[in-house]
Amino acid sequence: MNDCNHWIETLQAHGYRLTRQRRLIIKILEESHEHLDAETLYDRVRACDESIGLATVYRTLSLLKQVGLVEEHRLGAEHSHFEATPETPHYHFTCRHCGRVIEFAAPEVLNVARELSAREGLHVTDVHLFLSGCCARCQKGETE
Amino acid sequence: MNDCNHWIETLQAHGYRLTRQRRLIIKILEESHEHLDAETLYDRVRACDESIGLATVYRTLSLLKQVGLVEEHRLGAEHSHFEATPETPHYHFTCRHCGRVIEFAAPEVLNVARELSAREGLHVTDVHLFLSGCCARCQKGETE
DNA sequence: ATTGAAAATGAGAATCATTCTCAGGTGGGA
DNA sequence: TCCCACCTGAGAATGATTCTCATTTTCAAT
Ligand SMILES: [Mn+2]
Ligand SMILES: [Mn+2]
Ligand SMILES: [Zn+2]
Ligand SMILES: [Zn+2]
Repeated sequence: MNDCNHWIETLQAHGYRLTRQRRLIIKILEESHEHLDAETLYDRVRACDESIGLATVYRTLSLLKQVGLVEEHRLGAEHSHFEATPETPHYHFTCRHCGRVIEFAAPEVLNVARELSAREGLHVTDVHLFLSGCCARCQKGETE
Repeated sequence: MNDCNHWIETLQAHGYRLTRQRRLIIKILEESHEHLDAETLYDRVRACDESIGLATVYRTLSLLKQVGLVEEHRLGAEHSHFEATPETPHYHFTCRHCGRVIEFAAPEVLNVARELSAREGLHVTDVHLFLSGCCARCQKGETE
């Protein structure tokens, strides 16, 4: 659970400084196993440190993404959501009605990427599979 | 090539009016077999009709998307790209260096969606698979 | 422990794609 | 032809993210 050390070491290994703000953001991000957007993360972080700035949240997210510790997802919304990079990759379904996000694994997808890479001589660094539609719950209640 | 009729009929079938602006946008969109962003489409449309407004381009794109004639893609950029809905689905790879887009088919992906739908009772309406990385060309030239 | 240069921060301005507002224009059924 | 609900153009507004810059803070070297 408290694997902050790994994050911190990674940051230092890349030559980045360990600030109070970064420590806090890392803690919140790793505690939460959700898909947070910048604003939500900002609110949670403020609950601990009133003085932190939104720009710092964005800067830290982009830094963590750069070193591979977090992933950025476009879950259908106009803004981004972030989550700690999982050990095994997974993908997302979002319900257009209630916004619920369902995660799922799909090993086939990496094969697709691998075959394409081989055929076209590409170096694929990111694979995003995103489904959307109507979740089981919303198909009954209709316009929940 | 000139399948505008299908587009026009679809629009009318949905009760939308056929305006000069919509006809023109449809023509440009269907002629181009590229992934146009709103601004580029706007420029091309202006070349034929100086008076058209950007808002109309956006409104028409969203309308065409709604009736299923065009697809919107997030190809890694901060803005959207649009293309005529293809007969058979395909997906995209974008080179982070030069921006080149490579299309590819991957029937397996629909199976993944089908299995998930069955397992979770979902109704999937959109499937987006997006890869990014470095294209063959850029791997040599490096920072093209 | 002290120092100093480089890196990071907070506040708010700036950016940029997209949407909205609203007054005037127009398609197409009657 | 007439009418009016639907469209349009222009520009303001929005909202997420990035940038600017003056002020801290980190941390490696004293
Ligand atoms: Mn996830
Ligand atoms: Mn395409
Ligand atoms: Zn739902
Ligand atoms: Zn390239």
